[in-house]
Amino acid sequence: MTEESPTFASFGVKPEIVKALGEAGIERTFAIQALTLPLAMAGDDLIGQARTGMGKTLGFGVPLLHRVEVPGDGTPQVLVVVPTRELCIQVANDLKGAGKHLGIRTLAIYGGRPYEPQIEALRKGVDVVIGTPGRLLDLAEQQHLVLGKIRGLVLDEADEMLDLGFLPDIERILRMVPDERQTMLFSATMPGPIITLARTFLNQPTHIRAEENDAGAIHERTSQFVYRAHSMDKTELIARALQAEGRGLTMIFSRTKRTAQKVADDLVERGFAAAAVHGDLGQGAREQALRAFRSGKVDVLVATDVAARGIDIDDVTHVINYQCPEDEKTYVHRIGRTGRAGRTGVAVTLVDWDEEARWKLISDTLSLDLAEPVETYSSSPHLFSDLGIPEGTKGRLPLSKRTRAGLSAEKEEDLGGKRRGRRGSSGPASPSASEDEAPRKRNRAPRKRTRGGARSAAAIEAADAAAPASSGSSGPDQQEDRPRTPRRRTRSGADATGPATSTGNATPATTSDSGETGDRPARRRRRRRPSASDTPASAD
DNA sequence: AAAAAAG
Repeated sequence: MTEESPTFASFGVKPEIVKALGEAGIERTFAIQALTLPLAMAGDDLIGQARTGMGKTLGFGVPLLHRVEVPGDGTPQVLVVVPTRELCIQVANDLKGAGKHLGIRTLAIYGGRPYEPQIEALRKGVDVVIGTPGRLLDLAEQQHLVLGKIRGLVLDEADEMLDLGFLPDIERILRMVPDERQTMLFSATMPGPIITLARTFLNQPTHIRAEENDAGAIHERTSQFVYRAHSMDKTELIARALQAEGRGLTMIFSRTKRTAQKVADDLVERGFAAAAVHGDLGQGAREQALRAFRSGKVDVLVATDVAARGIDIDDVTHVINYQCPEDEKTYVHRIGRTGRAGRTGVAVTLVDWDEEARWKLISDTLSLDLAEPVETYSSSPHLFSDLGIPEGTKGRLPLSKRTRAGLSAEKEEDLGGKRRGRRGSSGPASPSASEDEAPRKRNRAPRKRTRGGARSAAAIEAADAAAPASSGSSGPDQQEDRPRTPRRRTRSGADATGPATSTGNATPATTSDSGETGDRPARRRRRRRPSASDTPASAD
């Protein structure tokens, strides 16, 4: 366990990509990456599942970039479809960074923004496209986006993309790309029914699961708590919690857009540097809020589930569920915004009377037993320290009692004025979004990650389905949001994956099973076939 | 029922 995970270079990744990753402080692979690279680079279809914040983006991004023909003819060669605009921007930036030394042109295609820039970029030529369903279909129908040469397709947050709301659009997109293509699905959560559905359009896919963890994929690194906020003033409760020592960036999730805005406004009024992000805001405001949060200008982000998946921001130390999430998948993704890449995090779910049933369902499904918190990381900040809970009791008392008792008590006396400030943030900040990125852009600092998780176990299963391979072309890049690419991670061997990674255990992920995987000879045939330009995707 | 996603 102390050994370090294999490097990207050891998988035969192109030097230009290795160099770009290195510049971002990334050298070694995470478990999902080590497990995915061999198969993905060979052109196999696959379903990749790993816990949140464990590198899934590069897990499919590197193989995808690897098979882009450079220079291409300007026709998109690979496509990544994501559920939200902000995630689209983020993934595009990550891939843009990883492919910069190859001269790969990357473009983010999403709604809420003018058509022209995107159309113009396509006109000039694009190799890699990352997009949200609506705008992708829109531009494709207008003939501005040509999907006829897509040789690699990825559905990020796959279970969400194949859910009722998105399925129709995804099916249409699938009908527009060549049958002969490589298709990969990634997500931290992958319900059985979704996998079954996926097999209908995947070609003998291998199911790769780093750190097996059926129910969800929750990091042991994140301390989870449930707080029975029955009939309590949740905003007041949170206002206090936000004053916790050592708190870094904090994300607060609500179930509705209205509530998200309201909570953000209330917190701003109380003097917190908070911003809101939800679908009722203009795209500019959404991106501005996220940038402000990323840069630290605002350290409290109140969001709807638009920000529950994929958003990768360093330094998010706390996630507070102002309202109980809809289901267990949403719960897993929401709290997955913290405790990323080897860091620790704290997740607190406030449960009101009318949410008890839903919470029980989530709790049971994920086998959570938060009434008796698993463990407390002395090194991680604790919201509860400001809720009147004795330090040493955090992990033992029945949450419902201790918290309520202590809280209500103080609540009445202290409640009066609104205090402000909390640790770092300064006074009142702009409400929704303020400017943004002035402060630190942490992107740079290449931190290096040490371990990855090659070693973790992986459950590989094969499945099958029908499907293709593909071919493609190339294009420019895009901009927006956060600069940073991958993130750093520190920590040495064993814990890289986290103490919990234990799950990994023995399975030799990488090769062993994956290789030929007992099942079928998946990889062989599928590779792309004859396209005029075909290049060896897997060549190297 | 809610959110997101084209406008």
